[in-house]
Amino acid sequence: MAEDPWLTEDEMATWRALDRVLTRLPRALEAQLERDAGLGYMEYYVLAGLSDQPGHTIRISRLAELAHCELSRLSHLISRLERRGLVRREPDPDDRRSTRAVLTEEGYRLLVAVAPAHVALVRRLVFDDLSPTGQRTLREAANRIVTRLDEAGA
Amino acid sequence: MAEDPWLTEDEMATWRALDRVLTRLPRALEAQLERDAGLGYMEYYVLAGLSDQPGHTIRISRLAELAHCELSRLSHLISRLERRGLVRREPDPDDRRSTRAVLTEEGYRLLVAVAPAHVALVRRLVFDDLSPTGQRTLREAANRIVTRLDEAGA
DNA sequence: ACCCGATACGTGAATGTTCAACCATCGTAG
DNA sequence: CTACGATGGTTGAACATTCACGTATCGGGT
Repeated sequence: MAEDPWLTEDEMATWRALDRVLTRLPRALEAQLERDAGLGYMEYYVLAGLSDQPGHTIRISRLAELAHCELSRLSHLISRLERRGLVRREPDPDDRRSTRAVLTEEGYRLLVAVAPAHVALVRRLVFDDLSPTGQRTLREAANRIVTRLDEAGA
Repeated sequence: MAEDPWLTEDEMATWRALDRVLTRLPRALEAQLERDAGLGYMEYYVLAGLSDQPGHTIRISRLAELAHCELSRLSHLISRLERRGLVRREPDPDDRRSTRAVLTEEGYRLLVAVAPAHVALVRRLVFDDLSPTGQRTLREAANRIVTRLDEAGA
């Protein structure tokens, strides 16, 4: 931390804009999911992640990696989804420490029902009026930040 | 919602990258603030917001607007900061419904102590290795998204 | 065969956030 | 001046997340 830490005027403006996106965009997306399906942001992406897996099944610890979510949180979250019948647990035959989460029919139907509106909102908030060049630059910037996060071990 | 809602391959990749930034960057910044000062992300920005005001004082409802934070949450949050002696409440002489939050000396000292490391982390995660052009494009994209959020009333 | 650290969860208490009331004050239309 | 809706803020219960710990299993080394 020896070097001058302060941001330039330009960087400050960029950071303020990015910070507002960071705090408000997830809130806006979550609000819609909550209204339409009673799902939180993380809950939606857990269901979506499950639906991408073969057999709509995945080991819980693997799911935690994909979602960058702690095991404990995921365990509570899956318990909630299980109470609502959207997911069920199943012992993993290959490793008896392990538990697999399986998307139920009902969970899949809910996901299919709510996904279009969610994607449409993402399109409206993020991609409408974003040029191909702008999009490519945004993706590169985001990927660079993710790389830094990985390096920092977050 | 009549139009085709799905994202193209490219948009999907961009969204995945942005989503990871959305979920992991605030977590990383908060983790550092928590370690160094026992402060959450929102608590830090509330203290920082206060230190920008003349007299280190601001009406609570005004602070809620700036932080895009609900009054109830802010009220609880300020109560916590008050218990730790970082902030105090003060009746507003101009409007007796209103309460003003004032940054204490101790709160200001904590903020000054923790800010450099926080800013340095922002610099490392976001700005190092981001070209001036890339930064400008990122800022424009972020501002466009904020505009959409405002339009959507979020 | 046995021990020991690592891995994969589950659980309960503590903490933080949201939601739905509530009260006091303000501005204003009648 | 008074009644009434709007504004500013607090509070407590419900819910979600984090933290610390407990349990069971696995994969070696010896």
